Amino acid sequence: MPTLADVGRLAGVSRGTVSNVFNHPDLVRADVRQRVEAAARQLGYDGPDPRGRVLRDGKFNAIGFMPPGAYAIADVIRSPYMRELVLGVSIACDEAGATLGLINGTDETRTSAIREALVDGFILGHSADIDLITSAQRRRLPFVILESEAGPNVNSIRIDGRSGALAAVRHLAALGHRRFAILSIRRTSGPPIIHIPGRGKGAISAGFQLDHERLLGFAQGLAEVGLSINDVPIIETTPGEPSAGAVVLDRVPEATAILTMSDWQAITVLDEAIRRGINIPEQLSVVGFDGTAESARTTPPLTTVAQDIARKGRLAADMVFANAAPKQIIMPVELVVRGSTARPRR
Amino acid sequence: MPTLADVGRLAGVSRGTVSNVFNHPDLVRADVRQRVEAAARQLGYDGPDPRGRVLRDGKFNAIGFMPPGAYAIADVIRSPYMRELVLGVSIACDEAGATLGLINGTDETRTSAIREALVDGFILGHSADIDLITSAQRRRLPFVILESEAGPNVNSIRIDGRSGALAAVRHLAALGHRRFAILSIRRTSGPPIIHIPGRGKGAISAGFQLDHERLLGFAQGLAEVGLSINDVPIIETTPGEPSAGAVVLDRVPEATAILTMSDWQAITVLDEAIRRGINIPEQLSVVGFDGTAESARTTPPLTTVAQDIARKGRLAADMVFANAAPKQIIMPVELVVRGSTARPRR
DNA sequence: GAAAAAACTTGGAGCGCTCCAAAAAATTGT
DNA sequence: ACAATTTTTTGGAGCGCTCCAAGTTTTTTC
Repeated sequence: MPTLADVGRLAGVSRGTVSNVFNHPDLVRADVRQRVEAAARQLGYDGPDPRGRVLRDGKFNAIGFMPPGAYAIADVIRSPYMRELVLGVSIACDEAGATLGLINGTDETRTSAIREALVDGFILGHSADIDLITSAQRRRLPFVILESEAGPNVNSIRIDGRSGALAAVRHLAALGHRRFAILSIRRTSGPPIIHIPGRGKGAISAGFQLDHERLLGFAQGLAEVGLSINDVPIIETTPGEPSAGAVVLDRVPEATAILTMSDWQAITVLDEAIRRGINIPEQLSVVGFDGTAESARTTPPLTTVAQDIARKGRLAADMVFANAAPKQIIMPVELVVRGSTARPRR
Repeated sequence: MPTLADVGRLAGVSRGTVSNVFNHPDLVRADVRQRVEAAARQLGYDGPDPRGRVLRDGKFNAIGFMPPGAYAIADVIRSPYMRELVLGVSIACDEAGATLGLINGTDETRTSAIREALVDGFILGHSADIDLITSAQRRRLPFVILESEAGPNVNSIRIDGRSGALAAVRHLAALGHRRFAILSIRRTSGPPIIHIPGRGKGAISAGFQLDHERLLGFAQGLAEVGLSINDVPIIETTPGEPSAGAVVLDRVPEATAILTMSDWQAITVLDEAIRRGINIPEQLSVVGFDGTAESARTTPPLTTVAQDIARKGRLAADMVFANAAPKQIIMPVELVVRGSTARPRR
């Protein structure tokens, strides 16, 4: 491949002038410019190689999105939540004229993927993994962590999960519900983990990582009507687990209301209820979490704790582009009451 | 920022050895390795800077997706069709461990975006733009064009649009339809263009660019029942035009069947029909194109010419990764008959 | 214990570019 | 016509890395 120098040689000018022809044409006299352009054409030179520029300038004109934990980048497109998040990021990229890189990384390669990503900054999907954060900091590029606090020196954005969870419980409690089940998120891979108080499995204690906050909200709401979260069955399922609904209906048939941590989980409950002939909301109330577009289209439409997901993505990308002093943003959530919740049957 | 050389100096070894410690640790004696690692830690050196590697090796470990014409990268996430396509691409990237770059480019910056994209190859969304193709060829990287032929030296993948269109017309004709309208795609921006034979607007002639093939299929099917496409009203709307349905219902109220070039267009017809109290399929049959996931979920579910969109994306990415001799692939389509078509009312 | 073999380390070359201060050329003013 | 000014062009420096052939050290073999 020809280089700047080759073109310069043919046109009888220096490398610097050829560079200017492509990057600052106004600095070059018209006749010289034309000579250089002719030489470039003759050699099939199509402009400066970006690799050289990247080394010299250190800029990639790209930001990276690294999906959370066990997500492949295909899952970013598949998951309604991730997709909406990335939509927000991509809007910011469009405005900035930057490329959006979806960074690939398995559990083992994630830290090296961060070390090597060809980006000017990045967004880490929901991830409390301290190694990743350390890696990110070492890279000395602007980055933002989503749904995970990492101290005052790290950009982070998360929703006010506690308030959202509290609002969900209050809504159900006000309707008269007293028998609950909780679908929580399992952060390691594997089958659903079942915590059923007083049935040999022992009460839950802690270790719910990221989702702790939502549990706190649930606990507070339950306490307000005299219940303890320690007496509520909790089932943890991985984010994409399709059997979540079936497991909760099997294991906690007496519940009149199911609290979840994602619309996806709630939708599995809806689907399974239809399969079993359980009417929602007459026989069972279900509350989702996130307010994805999907949640409005289910039958019945889902009552859910909505957040502005796309806006979160936008804000994250804007923080990366701004590259300013670290900020921690907590975004509000809003309980959207739709058709999946009602008074419990007498 | 410290470099390989700094670490080498501190550890008392050469650059090459430090590089080996990070890239080929097995080649380095254990005690030396530890000394180097200690030095790196002390200096806060976190591994070789990818910029240097990129210049040296010329590899980015990434492929780029450049959306068609007037699409911003956010539209790639928004459009069900593009999203499914990119899903296929992302699956291939996951397997290859590569980053997927969504390349940003307005009409003016698209060629330079291609020239500068930090990727090892790319996929050009539907685009017949000759300049873009020339740009892509100059880059001398593997690339694939979607839904656009560019000769035997260029990788391309497209569906057999003509057969699909033919199948759609035959289906409707077999049901007894004889009064058609066609929703075609306008490839420039602007309001719908309306071609209504014998009403002053003149019959259509040509210039339907990319969509010509589907029109050929429609024409053939119409000819089989003694009709000429020159007598069928054709309305061209831009890909995201929300009024497509309204325009066709306004301008061709006598049609009993509407042929479209995308599920999106068909869905606008469905929506507008509901608004006007027109029953589908009893009063009006509608056929979509593409078979997006959405098309199965409308009310009624859409009869559509389905293609395997995700597979197309996968194939495209695989061709880029393979970097083999240019191929032109034509993918089959399949008419999926669902609820939006029926016999016309007597 | 010396020679042969194996294991490890070195440093030069080169990847292609852009910035910048200084030099050269062209233009302006008197 | 020459000095002063403005416009253009130059080429050195340096970005950080990896490969590789050659050199050095260590281990093995007899």
